[in-house]
Amino acid sequence: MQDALSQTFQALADPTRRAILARLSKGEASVGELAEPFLNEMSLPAVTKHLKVLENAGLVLKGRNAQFRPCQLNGDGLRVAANWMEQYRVFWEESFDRLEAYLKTVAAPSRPKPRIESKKPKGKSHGRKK
Amino acid sequence: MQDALSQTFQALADPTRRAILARLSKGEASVGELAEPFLNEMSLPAVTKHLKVLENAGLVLKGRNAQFRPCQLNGDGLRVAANWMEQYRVFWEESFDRLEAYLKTVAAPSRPKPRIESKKPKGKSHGRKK
DNA sequence: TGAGTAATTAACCTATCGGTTAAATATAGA
DNA sequence: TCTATATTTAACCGATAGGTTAATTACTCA
Repeated sequence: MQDALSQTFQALADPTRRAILARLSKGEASVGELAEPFLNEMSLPAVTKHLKVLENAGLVLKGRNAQFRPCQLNGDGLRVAANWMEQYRVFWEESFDRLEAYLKTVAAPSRPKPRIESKKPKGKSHGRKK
Repeated sequence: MQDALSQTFQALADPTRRAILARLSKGEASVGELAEPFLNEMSLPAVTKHLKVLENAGLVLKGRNAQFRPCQLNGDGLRVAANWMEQYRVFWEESFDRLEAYLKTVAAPSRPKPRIESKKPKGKSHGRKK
């Protein structure tokens, strides 16, 4: 995994790591605190490894306080990834417009009244629930 | 790779695949056209695989026209990833503010007057040379 | 100093990733 | 039908990702 951007996206491509980031978005936490919700599913060293991935990706900063390693979000990695994404904004917005327009044509004429909310109108998901 | 979001970030975590997306942002292209810039570095089947990853991640749509498979960007995957990132905007903007503020303290006092416009004033090495 | 807590490192295992070459499939057109 | 072009599939391979357990390091505090 050569470049920084690949490293950052790679780090984001794991649900455990994203959960750790979500936790950190609510405030600083030690390794043990971060690990706690996962200890049924995996060991502490596994979490340590995830944290190292996040740290190397510029997504987490780790400090030290006695035997604790307080972690916090690092905006740098997030910003780099977001900046890259930004160049494609026009594409995702345009396809969202198409989706919206489509939904309008489906929902429109006389409001067919969704009888039962069971059949999804199409597409693997992305369906606005109501 | 269970969930869609992980799949999408995983797909973005490769420079070849990002280059393919960049190419597609300039317009539709066939597999062969997409592969062409990489054929020194890798084989055609390798590119086919990358395209499948992008397709499965909801980042590319593949059609058919005779023996060609015209590809185009799929905004869906991009939108999903961007939406996820959005929740962290405050963090990357805040850390950017810190960076800006810091640069201001370094650059500030009497406007040192950029003598010659040769050395690029930035660079990934955030480190002030000199 | 020695016991207890927090976290990391080492060594190992398996599955997946990104690549290969060779063969197969899909389509057009003479 | 035969040939040429575009693309995919199959089978394989080495490296790495993500997990494990056991051992080690880093601290605090009595």
